[in-house]
Amino acid sequence: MNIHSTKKSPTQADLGSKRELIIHATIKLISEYGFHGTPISMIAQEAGVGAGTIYRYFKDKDSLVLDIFKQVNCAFKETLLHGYDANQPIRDRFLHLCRGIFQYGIQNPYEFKFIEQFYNSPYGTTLRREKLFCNCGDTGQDLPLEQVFAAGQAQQVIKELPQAALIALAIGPIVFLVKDSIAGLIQLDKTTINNTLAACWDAIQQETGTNRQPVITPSSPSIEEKP
Amino acid sequence: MNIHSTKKSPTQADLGSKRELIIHATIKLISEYGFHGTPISMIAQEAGVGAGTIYRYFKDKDSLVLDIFKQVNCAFKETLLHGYDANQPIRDRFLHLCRGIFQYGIQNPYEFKFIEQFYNSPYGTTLRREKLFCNCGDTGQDLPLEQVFAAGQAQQVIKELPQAALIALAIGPIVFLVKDSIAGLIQLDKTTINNTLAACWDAIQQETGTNRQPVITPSSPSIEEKP
DNA sequence: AAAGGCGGAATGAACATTCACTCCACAAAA
DNA sequence: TTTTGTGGAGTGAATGTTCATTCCGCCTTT
Repeated sequence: MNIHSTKKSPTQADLGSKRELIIHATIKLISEYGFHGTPISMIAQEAGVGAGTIYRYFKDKDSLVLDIFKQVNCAFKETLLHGYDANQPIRDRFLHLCRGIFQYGIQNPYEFKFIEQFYNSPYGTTLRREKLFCNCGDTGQDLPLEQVFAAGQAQQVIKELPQAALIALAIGPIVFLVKDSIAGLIQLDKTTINNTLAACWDAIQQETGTNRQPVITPSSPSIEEKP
Repeated sequence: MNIHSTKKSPTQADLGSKRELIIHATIKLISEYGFHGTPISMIAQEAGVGAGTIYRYFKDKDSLVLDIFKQVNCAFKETLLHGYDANQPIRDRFLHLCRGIFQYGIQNPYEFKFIEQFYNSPYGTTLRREKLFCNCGDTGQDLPLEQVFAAGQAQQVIKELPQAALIALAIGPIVFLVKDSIAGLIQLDKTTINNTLAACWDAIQQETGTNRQPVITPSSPSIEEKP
């Protein structure tokens, strides 16, 4: 129910709509204030339902968030796979997936930040550690991006770095930029997005030229010990 | 105070040490559970002090966190500047700063996550938007990394991307990797770090070769509208 | 003995969750 | 067609818990 809801008989259109209202309110508020920062009462108010109603659809606050995360995360993954063709060249597949993350983040800012929050929470970290990702159809096999990296390394097209480093190089900048965009700190135009995606590719691609510079500078201090 | 603290007379060495204990406990707990997820009582217990003692050193919970953030953020910036030489080549300066972030994150995981949490909180976002960063000596001028980018662009060494995009390309992967490292999901060795830093440079450097591929694929859908 | 740092019980506000109740759509009965 | 009965969605005040903050008596220091 929004402003001036004429409160007529909620017969048909509202069938199950309360659940959606609650879900959207939860995503919006938690994406901004975090799990502990958003009381149930605030969710109820934002959704325009009674506090008790939330407990008709979700066992408790934990499972409210967990259920929503699974749903949102699956939808996100499906979005990435939309139009994805595993037979295309490595670079095209890489750009498709990365562009998808960009698009999703810009078009679904609340969902994007919600997912981010969850992944960085103790719960999300535990989940990742246990490799118990959302079982939305996939059988626990590698994510498409990881397949792209593996195939690219086999073709000598992608650098010989650990998967985690490649993922960081690909996704890190995107997450960073999208967050700044959502926060209203920057305005992303299409050119910037395309050039940034190209730069992400430059980061992971295996160079063929011979003028590579060394990285290890003799003066750089050891990273092992505290000063 | 850790386990079995012999609780002898806290005469001399503890002068003002309560404050340090509180600060360390706060950083540790908030870096893991977030602001709203860590009660004062938990901080007091972790620090081994009474809850009331915290209010002898800090006005309330808000300023506890804000004061600590300012302190930690300044120390972090100073660490980055340690050994920094503005007369060195662009690439060396870039690598110095990025390596510094890596080192700091690995050596100070709690502080690193604490800073990250703060920057991503509504408070931190507001601060960034108002460009009211910690005034720890600097007169509000550009951060060193931004100077490096500006100078690099003037020398045609660094890509013509918005500052925000360059920062994302440089820092995004590092933050991403360090978080995974702190979470215990990966083990970072020196080679991986060096190669990842080199890859970050590849992302932002202006290429001289002519075999650059275009990015805009004709089939890529528009990013403006929802489907 | 006086002063003040300190711990932790005391306090009131805010929270998650429950529950007794209302309301309405529909169906059976009349 | 009208009346009555029923089940389940919806509600928000009530409940017990947890929180931030205060306060007071103890205990160290001087």
